[in-house]
Parts: sequence; structure tokens; C-alpha cells
Amino acid sequence: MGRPSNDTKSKLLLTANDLVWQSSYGSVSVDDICKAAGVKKGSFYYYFTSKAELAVAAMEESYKGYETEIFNIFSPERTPVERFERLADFIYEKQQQAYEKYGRVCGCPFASLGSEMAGNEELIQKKADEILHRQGDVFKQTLQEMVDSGLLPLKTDIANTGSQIITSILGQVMVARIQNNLSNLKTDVKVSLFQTLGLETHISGMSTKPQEQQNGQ
Amino acid sequence: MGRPSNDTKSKLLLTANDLVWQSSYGSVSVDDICKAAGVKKGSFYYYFTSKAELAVAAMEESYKGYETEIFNIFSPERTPVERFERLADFIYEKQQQAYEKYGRVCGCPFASLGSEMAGNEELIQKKADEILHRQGDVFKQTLQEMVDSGLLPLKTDIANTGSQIITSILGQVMVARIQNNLSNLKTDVKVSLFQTLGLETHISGMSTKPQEQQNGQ
DNA sequence: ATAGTATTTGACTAGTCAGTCAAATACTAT
DNA sequence: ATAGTATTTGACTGACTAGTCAAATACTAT
Repeated sequence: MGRPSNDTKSKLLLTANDLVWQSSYGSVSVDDICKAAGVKKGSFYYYFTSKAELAVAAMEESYKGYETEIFNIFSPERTPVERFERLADFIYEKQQQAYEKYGRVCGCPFASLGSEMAGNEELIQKKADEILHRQGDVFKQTLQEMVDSGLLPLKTDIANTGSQIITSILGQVMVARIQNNLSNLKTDVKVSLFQTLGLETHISGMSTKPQEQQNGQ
Repeated sequence: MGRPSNDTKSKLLLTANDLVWQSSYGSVSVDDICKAAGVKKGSFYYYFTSKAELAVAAMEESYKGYETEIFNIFSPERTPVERFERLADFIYEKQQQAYEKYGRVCGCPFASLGSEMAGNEELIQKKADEILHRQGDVFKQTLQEMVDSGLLPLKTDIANTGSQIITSILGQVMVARIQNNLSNLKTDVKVSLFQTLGLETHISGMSTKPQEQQNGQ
């Protein structure tokens, strides 16, 4: 030992993300993260000065990956409507994957953590806020395109519509976590997205509502 | 000492609610709650068997108060539209009061706590879920009235619309907490509410959007 | 007054928490 | 091979954690 695997830091970031996403910042200890990552605590404090600093770094690391997928979904090759359709599917897929991996609906890692620690750790709150803005900017850019191309009325309040999209998605994802139930997410994200945009939903297999049941424990 | 003030239990419930709402379940210890309530730890465990049990009891206690206000807002004396208008104002007022009292935007106490502990404390998750349903039922009842009276189209999916209302509000309130900023809440809850209902907003001083700034720290 | 009960108290666990540190180890450049 | 540096280790804090308990105290009914 001494100076081996240089992925110690990224292993810590990934592990922290996993554990906090499943449960919460408060219920995951530095020891938990170290044990799960196979790293000794001394190493942890070689790379990070505090638990909160790790959390912020993990948020950034995780969001960077998410962001490239979002950039891809919102690429100019797609029509604006296709982008939002793909977004809705993407959100569902992410939650579905997390469900398979962790055995429960996990919600939005950034918003959950941001909301949990908003009153205690300013750096975490700020990072969550920043991520919200980065996400919002992507939406607003496409909304502007839609206004320019006549798909949306000129009087559209882009900033407001953008944050409506974000809040609506976050609300649905948070409720899915609380209910530990993905079934509402499957179609409703798309429905409310198109309703917010004032567009008709002509998507296959998407009437107004089926209703299933699924609930852990 | 011995058998004095019989409000020990309710003082604990109230204090727990206050502290957890401001910060989080994980960052508030039983000692914190006891100290703030002026109660010794022995007494705490005379009334509650665990921290989680207290949290659940505090949620119920707090929601009961909230619920009577909601029942009032949704009383048959008001028209359905008035009810939802009043609801939006009520939500803003609550957050405003909490902001004045605690110095920060606090969000929804039930959803925040429910989301935080969903992966760790099943009883808390279940209680949050139950509260979501109780709230949803009130909405759905009024939505049914609106369909019956022709205010909403017959084909309206009431269950879906009801949960859209809830998720949209929760999303907005959570983002307000993360951003520690109430200004978007003031008009946007009403706007998105009426948009979800497919009704025009003819409310005084409610165009689409002003924009202020307010941010602690 | 006295017996019984509800409530309070404070001292007590035993484990966990975030964070520290000096020493050991492995790599890199010379 | 050797000197310097990056990284790892494990043992160590001291404060805090949720929860326990026997004894003390205050109320209620008689």
C-alpha cells in the first residue's frame, strides 16, 4: 500500500452518491461511505475536508454525468417536442434503473439532498440551487426556440414556463419516492409536460390514465 | 416535579415539528428536542418509544391542525374556484409565516420529512403517504363537484388531476426551500393551479410574472 | 393521612459520530 | 539507489447518539 489505485477519490464520490440517494445525507455516515467504498477513513480526509464537502463534490460529479445525457436529449438534431418527450422517458428510465439497483424509488438525488440540508449546510444548498439553474437554462433555451419558431405564443413567459417544468417534474419524482411507487411517473410526467407547454399529446398509448399498483413493503 | 404540567407531550410534539421543519430529521437529535422543549430525556422516553415514533406523532399532530384549515378553505360555502384561489394564498402565507419565524423558507414539513426518511423509516414514509392521500381526497372531492356542475369537462380524470395539483404544489414549495426564496411562490402556485384546471386566471394583479430577488446568506 | 399511580429526574450505558495524526508505504524523478 | 512526494493506514480523539432505569416526586382517590 502507499500509492496504489488512483480511483480512491472517485470511488468515494460514487459510493457517497449511491448511499445518500438511497437513504439520506443524515443517515449515511462517513464510516458507512468508507466501508462501502473499501477506503480507510484517513484516506477520506486526505481527499475531502468534511462530509459536506464530499457531498457537494459528489453532487457535481453525478450531475456532470446527468448533464451530458440532458445535453444529448436536448441536442439541436431533435425537434423541441421530441426533446421533451425524450426527457420524460429519460426521467422514468432513471428512476426505474435506480429501483432495480437499490430496491426502492429514489427520487431526485439533487433536490432531495438539497432540500434535506438546505437549513444546515449552505454549500449543499448552493450546489443544489446551481444545479436547478443549469437544468433550467437547458429548458429555457429550447422554449426560446419554440417561441421563435412559432410553436409557442410570443407572449410566453419563458422563465416561468421553465421553472414550471422543473417544479412539476420534481414534485412528481418526490411523491414517487414518498410512495415508493413508479407507476404514476410512467405517463404523468409526459402528460403534465405537454399540458404546461399547452401542446396536445398525440403520443401512442397515452390516453389520460391507467392505474396500477406497486408498493414495496 | 413529579406530576406537573400535562403538556409535556404536546410540547415535545410541537418542538419536534419546529426543529425538524427548519432543518431536518437527521440533524435534530432527541437531546436537541428535549432541550428546546425544556423536558428531560427520561420524560421523552416516557411518552415515546423512539425518535421515529415521535416524528410520526408530530406529523399527525401538525397535519391535524393544517387539515382543519384545509377543510375550512374547501368548505361548501365557497365556490370551487374560490377554494383553489384561497388554497394558493394559504400556502404562500404558511411559508411566509415560517420564514418570519425561522428565518428561512422551510418547504412542506410532511413531504420533506417523508422524502428524507422514505428509505430508512417505514413508519414515517407511510405517514407521509397517508397525509398525501388525505390531502388528495379533499382536492378530488372538489374536482368531482366541478365536473358535476359543468365547470370541468366530463372526461376529466379526477384522480390524475388531483395528484397533478399536489405534485405541482410540492415541487414549487420544495424548490422554494432549496432556493430559500419565496418570491416565485407568491403568484406561481395560483397560476399553475388554474392552468392544471384548464381555467382562465382573471385574478387581480396576476399577469404572468414579476421577478424579485430575496436570498438569505 | 395514606396508598397507589402518573410523571419527572438525572445519572448511566454502549455505540457511533466527524475528524486528526504520526507513521508506514508505494510511487516518481534523478 | 536514493531522495522526495503522494497516498494509505490504523489507532486515536472527544463529543454526541439513541435509549435505559431506579429512584424521587407530585398528583388522585380513598
